[in-house]
Amino acid sequence: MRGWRDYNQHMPPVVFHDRKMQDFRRSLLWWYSLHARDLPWRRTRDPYCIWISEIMLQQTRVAAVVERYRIFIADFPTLVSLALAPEEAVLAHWSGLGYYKRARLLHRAAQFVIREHAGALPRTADALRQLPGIGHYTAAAIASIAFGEAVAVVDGNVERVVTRVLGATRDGKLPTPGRIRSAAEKLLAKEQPGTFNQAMMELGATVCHPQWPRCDKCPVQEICRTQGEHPAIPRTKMRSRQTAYGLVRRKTKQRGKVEVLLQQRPSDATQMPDMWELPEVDTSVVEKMEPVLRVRHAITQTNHYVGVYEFILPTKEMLEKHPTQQWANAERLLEIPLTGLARKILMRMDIMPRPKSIRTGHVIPEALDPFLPSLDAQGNPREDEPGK
DNA sequence: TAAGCGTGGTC
DNA sequence: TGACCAAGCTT
Repeated sequence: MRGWRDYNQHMPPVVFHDRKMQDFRRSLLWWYSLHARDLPWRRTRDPYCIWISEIMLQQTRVAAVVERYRIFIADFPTLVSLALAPEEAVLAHWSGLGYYKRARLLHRAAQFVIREHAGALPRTADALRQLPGIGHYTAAAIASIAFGEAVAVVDGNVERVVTRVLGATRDGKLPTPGRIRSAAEKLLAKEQPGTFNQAMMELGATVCHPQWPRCDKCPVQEICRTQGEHPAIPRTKMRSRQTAYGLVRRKTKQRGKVEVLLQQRPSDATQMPDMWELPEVDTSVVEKMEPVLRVRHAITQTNHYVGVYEFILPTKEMLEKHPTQQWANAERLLEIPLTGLARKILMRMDIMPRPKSIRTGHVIPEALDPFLPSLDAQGNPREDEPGK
């Protein structure tokens, strides 16, 4: 539960009349038309591309997604291309984004759509909800944005915006999830649900900020009951931990290719199963060594303060501890499902190529160019698009 | 129902 | 350095 929900605001209940809701919609949509960020998935109406963006955006900041989305779409431009790709390739594209199960479920869902829906993404929230990795939010987002269905999305942003706009009930209780959902549904601009939903989320992300609401910039300030009041955030217990990883490089005799020693995490690991990483070494082993790199790496509730230590040869510990080790060609590291930490280290050490489309010579898909006609799931130009 | 799943920017 | 938390879903 989010901390600000616990706040007791002693405000009278607010009743939204039709007139007030109409004002809200109009103000919000006008504001959005002026202030919407130019994001790559807003330049397409291809349901497949919108689906990819929504999965990537789950619990992930827009800034982290933008470039990864571009590369993903460039390398898997259609639902079919995704379904046919090996899971490993999909995971490699997800490296550093976190929540890797999203990528596995996305891949499975693409194959499911090919098998059960003849390759066309379902067009309603209810049907989309049946796909792996698609819950209430994502189903509503795809259905409204890509297919124009009048369903409201309720994500963290909408929840916060609606809670603040409504204010607390007479006895000081904040709106329940059910009340928030029903308010969002009533508020929804039925004639352009996709735009309205994105506008609500945009407002939450850029103006109705959790900690520093910028009410002076808010298009619905006059309608808002609380003027962005918010509680003190309760602290979570964050831990920090020192860890050490070994970097072992070698040059092959032929052509002087650089290779790096990697190991694969066990399939039954709770975090990042089957992903590849640098060998972890005991901190006692590196006590007297100077790290070649220090990085902070946050995983859930732990800040890892990581030292990277270079070894000329694999240590006995490295060789004995893990069965699945491999020398990886540095030039092909983008093709390997690396953990975020391994990726970060190999990037900062300039061992890995810069991230870019992993396939070369690929035609930039229409997702990047608003002037090209959008395509449906089969790759045909769409004519039955809902209005924007 | 609530815990578990990743990460990076930022304060 | 420690802490917050973002366009959630699955089990």
